[in-house]
This record gives sequence, structure tokens and C-alpha cells, in this order.
Amino acid sequence: MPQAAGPSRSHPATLGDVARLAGVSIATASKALNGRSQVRAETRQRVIEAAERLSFRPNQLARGLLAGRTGTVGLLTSDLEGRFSIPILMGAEDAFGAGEVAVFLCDARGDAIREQHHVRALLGRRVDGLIVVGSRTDPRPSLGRELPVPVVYAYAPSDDPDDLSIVPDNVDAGRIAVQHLLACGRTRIAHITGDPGYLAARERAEGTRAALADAGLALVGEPRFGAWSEGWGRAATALLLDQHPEVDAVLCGSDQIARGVMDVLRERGHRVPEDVAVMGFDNWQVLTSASRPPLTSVDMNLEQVGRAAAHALFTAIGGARRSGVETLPCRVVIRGSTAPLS
Amino acid sequence: MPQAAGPSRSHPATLGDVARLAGVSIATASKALNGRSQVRAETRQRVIEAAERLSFRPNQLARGLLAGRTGTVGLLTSDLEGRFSIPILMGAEDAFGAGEVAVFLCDARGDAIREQHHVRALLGRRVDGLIVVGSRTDPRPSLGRELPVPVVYAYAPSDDPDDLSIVPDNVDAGRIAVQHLLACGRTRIAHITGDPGYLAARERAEGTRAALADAGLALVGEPRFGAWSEGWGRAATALLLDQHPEVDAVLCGSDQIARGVMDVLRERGHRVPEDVAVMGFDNWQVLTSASRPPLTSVDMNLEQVGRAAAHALFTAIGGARRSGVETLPCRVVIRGSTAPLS
DNA sequence: AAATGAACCGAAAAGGCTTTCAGAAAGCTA
DNA sequence: TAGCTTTCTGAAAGCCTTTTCGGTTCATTT
Repeated sequence: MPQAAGPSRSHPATLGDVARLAGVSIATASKALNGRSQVRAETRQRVIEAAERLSFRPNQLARGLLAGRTGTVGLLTSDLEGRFSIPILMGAEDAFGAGEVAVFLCDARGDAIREQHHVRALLGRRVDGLIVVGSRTDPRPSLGRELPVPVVYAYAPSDDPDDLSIVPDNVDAGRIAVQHLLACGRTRIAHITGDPGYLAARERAEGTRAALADAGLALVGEPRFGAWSEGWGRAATALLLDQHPEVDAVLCGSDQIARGVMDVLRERGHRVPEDVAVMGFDNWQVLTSASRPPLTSVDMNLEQVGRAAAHALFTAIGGARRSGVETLPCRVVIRGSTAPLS
Repeated sequence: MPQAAGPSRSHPATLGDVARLAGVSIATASKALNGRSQVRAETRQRVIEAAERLSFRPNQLARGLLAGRTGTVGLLTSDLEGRFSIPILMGAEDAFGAGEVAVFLCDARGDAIREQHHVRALLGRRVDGLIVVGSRTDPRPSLGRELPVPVVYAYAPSDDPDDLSIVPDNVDAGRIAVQHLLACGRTRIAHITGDPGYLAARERAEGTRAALADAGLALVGEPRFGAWSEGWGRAATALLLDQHPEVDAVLCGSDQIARGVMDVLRERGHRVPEDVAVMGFDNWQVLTSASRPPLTSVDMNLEQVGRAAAHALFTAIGGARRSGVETLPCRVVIRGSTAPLS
């Protein structure tokens, strides 16, 4: 017995196959499957059943060729390993995924040549738009204005103000962190943060200072810039305690730094949060929940950044182009490492 | 002055535009650009220059429609946040990226319905193949045999032995970990590991036991299953030290657990690695390098798993289908937390 | 019974590319 | 000069779908 024309035969079913099986023309089959109104209900049913039998799915290539839009977007990241790209990527996938859009993922590994190569490949595939995700918040070179499709930059803004960039508001992040510590009754606040070459470090410090100034206060000592590591957190804390034993809160530039800070505080006999409150940035689950006590941290709302970028791209594809850098607010996630002074 | 027909005009250039500008037919233009031999060198040059001027890139949709293959693959992950998907994804992107293949990324969020939806969408886009990436090593439901394109499962194997799965060898991982500890002269080795519901935990424990048996030894106590967390590492270590103070090495089921183990060891006055050696699994950079001392860990070679999966998919697209579960070896990355007994 | 209108259906073109095949041009031999 | 090969070039078909528009069928009206 010859095998019935099933889903697994060499070539997937085409609309022509469906039409033949249903005994109608290709045009009618198309209309039936697409809900056009010029088909008798009974005929439509026959076509639908035929399509079902052949597990027919319309070839999106052909459809895209005709329609001029493909329902695909390119997602260009520079740093997949980094923990910043992923939530953004998820947010974007989320925002698109509900509809009929598919995402091409490309990782340029921080290499401009490779990035250029990927852009060309994506344009060849006729993506409807591009999202460019950076791994740090410092501005990055624009892809240029000559691209035939809209581009949205996420996390790392473009250096061309004519492009649209969606980034978390790091200044505000520093501000709300301090406001939380102030609300806990802390007034002698130190700031230990990361590499001053990172805009994120400088902006968070700026927000910190501004919020303190608003309250008529100042930092305990200067902001201590260093590296984004636990080791730096430990070293800086040792110095801090020697110079300013009166400190009652440490705002850390990242969760990793905070982790190191807390370790040294505990070892030196300071209780967290009773004697010293500690906060971090990024709300990196694996660090915040494993530390003792769990770490209060500022969440940068990266998934929301991704969703916003995807949404902006959508509207840009629809024709409504925006430009400039748009910032999104962050939020404080309160855990055990901060509490009101008793 | 009217704007020259540049790259940024409304519709991207087509082969027809190039041909017209070069003063040849569409067919000749195609042959010239694709290196076919039936074109005079001078003509070819003219065409290439015209294509350059218009920044023409061949429409991959049209090309794919004609060729029957699109040069795209779908990457279906169940858990983007997880740190296992990403290296695999990078390895796959790497293996493909060199050539002309683009990757569609889909995250099913562990939802079978959503997964099915994504598979259908990908097939509609006529991907040439699929890679399915799991977030744990336990077998997962097969997508079925009726798919019109080859499928390779990575990290989490399919439950259908007729599918091809590429996974790290967790039994061997346990084995080489113990061999390293034995080489360091340790003989009183304990094993603190994660959730026994995870195959990875059971397999690593199995390899551990086997390697010890080969050396005529046994674990100190039973393997201690619990959770994949620092908290469990701390709790289990406290118990362990009470019951078996003679222990000279702790093999931990994950780097997180190891981190907790080391904290308690230090607090209880045991030196690492002089008194007790500590090892983890996964080689998760942020944990291994931040701990004191830096943590020796077993790297699961996930990027290699990704590359192997991509490579297998490639050959399967070429027609050479394999099946069964193929395991890849892991490797020990030695850092400060293990050293020979002095 | 003839005419009108509505409801359906199908032929054909379009979209951009590759490939085949036949024809044109040029170079060579006898 | 006629006949042959060699080298290029271009017309056209095909990939799969959607959409337009003209044609067919059938029920209804006069």
C-alpha cells in the first residue's frame, strides 16, 4: 500500500496541493483559508479539512515576497553572555511573540566588522526592523541613517541623537536608592561602586549625590569607584570602616560589590541591617537571594526596556518614527539588608 | 537637484534595478553576481559596480522560495533566563554564523502550548532545521517524528531514542571531579548536591561513587541531596562537620552550593584548600572567581554542546541523520580551592 | 420566459530571484 | 566564403502565495 500523502513526505504541502485535494482552485483555497468572504461556507469547510489533512502551513517566504513585509525583526546583541542582554531579549521576544513576528538573533561579540556583516545578512533577509542591544549603558556608534528599515537601540543608546534609544534611567536609580535609605532613617551613607569608565557608575553616583543634596545631606566621603567585583567591595569596605566607622548605610554600585561589602561587614562584627544597611543595583537574583541577609536592590526593569524597544520598533515600522533617548524608571526591591533604624 | 537613487529610497534595490543600471538583462546580472562562468569579465565588473552603487542585496526570500531551503534554523529554548541555554545558544550561533545561516530564536517559557505554536510558526517560515535547548538534563517530550525538517535536542535529551540528542556527560563529570580530588591526595570525600529530582544530581553522584569505588574508596557518609542553593550548602556543611569532622574534601553539586559550603568552612575555622578541598560543577564565572579562594569547578562545555548540536543539524539537513543520545566530555578547571595535601 | 442581481469561483499577474535553453556574436578552419 | 565551434547574452519558466477581475451558476423578479 503506498503511503498516504502525509506531513512527512519530502516537500511540505503547498496551497496547490490543498486546492487539488479539496477540488477547488488555488485562489479559492487561499480565500477560504484566509477568511475572505467570497467563499461558500461548505466549500470553505472542505478546504480547511484538506489543509488539515496535509498539515498545510502557508509559506511565509512567498507571502513576505508579495506583501513587502516579512514579519521578522533582527535582534543584534553585542554580548549574549552578559546578563543585561538576556532580559531585554526576553522582553522583546515577549512583545513580538504574541503576534506573528519572529526574531533573528545575532551576536556580534563586540566586533564592529561582525556587526556589519550581520546587519547586511539581516537586510538581505528583509527584516522589517532592527533592535540593537548593548551590554553597557555608554553610547555606542550608530548603525547609520541610511538603513532601509527602522532601528531601535536598547540599553546602550546610539551616539546619534536622531536615532531612537530606550535605556533605564540610571540617575533616577541612584536617586530612588538613596530615597529608600533615607526612608529607613539612614543619614550617614557611603557609596562604593564600579569602574568609573562606565557611564552607569557615574550616573548612579550622580543620582545618589543629587538625592542626598535634596535632603540637605552629603555622602560619607567621596564615592569610591573601583571594579564591578566582590573583591573590590571587600577591599573598599575595609578602607571605609577604617576611615568612617560611623557609617550606617552602604549603597553599592552593583549586587556583586554589595556581596563583598556584606561579607566584610559581617566579619568585622557589624550587623546588617541593624547597624549598617546595604543596597545593590541590578537585582541579580542569584546574588540577592543567596546573600545573608537577602539583598535589597534596584531592579533596572530590563524586560520592560526590551518590551518598550520592541513596541517602539513596531510603531516605527508602522511609520511613526520617534528619536532621542527615552529613559525608563527603575524600582527598588526591598529585602532583608535594609530596614528602618530601630 | 533630485536625490540620486541611493540606498535609503523607499524600496530596496532589486536585481532588475541593477541589470538596468549595468545595461544587461536580469539573467546576466544574476550570473555575474553569483560567479557563474558564462559572463565576460568586463560585463561582470560592470554589474558588480552597479550592484555596489545601489547597495543591492539579493532578496533571500525570493532565493529561498526558489531553492527550497532558506538558510535559517529555529532555536527553541525553554528557559532563556537559565544559564544553560545561553552558552549553547552562543555555540550554535557560532557554528552557523560563519556561514550563511540565520537563527530564529523562540522561548517557549516551559509551556508546551507555546512551544507547539512556535514550532508551527517556524515551519511556516520554512526553517531548514530545529535545535531544541532544554534547561535541565532530564529527558523532555519529543517534538515527534512527523516534522518535515531535522531536529536536534541539546542539553535536555528527547525521550524518543529515535531523535538525536547532544548532552554533557554528567556521570563522567562526577568521575573526573573525584579523580582530581584523588590526585590531590584527598581520600575522605563528602558529596553535597542539589535536588534529587534532577537527573544531573543523580548522575553526578553516580559518577562520584563509581570513581571512588574504582580507587577502593567510598564517600564520607551518603551523598547529601537538597537544593541548588547556597543556603543548602551552608546547612549541609554544618551537619557534615558535626558528623564527620575528618572530611578532607567536599565535592559540591553546583558552584552555588560550593559557595555556601566554603562560607561555613571558613567560619568554622577550616582552611580551604589546606584542610578541606572544595569543588563545584558548572564553572559559573561569577561564582567561581568571586569566592575565597577561587573555586575549582567542572565545566560542562556547554558551548561545545551547542556547536556539536549545530553541526549535527547541519549534517542532518545534508541528509545524514543520526539518532540516540550522544554525550560530550566535561573538563575540570582548577583554581585555588583545591590543592595537593602538603 | 427572460432579465436582473447576488453569490461563488478561477485564470492570471505580481513579487524577486535562479536556471535552462535557445539564439546572437565572434573567432576559427577549410 | 561557408561552416563550425566557442563565448556571451537574454527570454522565459518556475518557486508559492495573494489579489483582482471577469466569468459562471443559481435564485429571484417582472
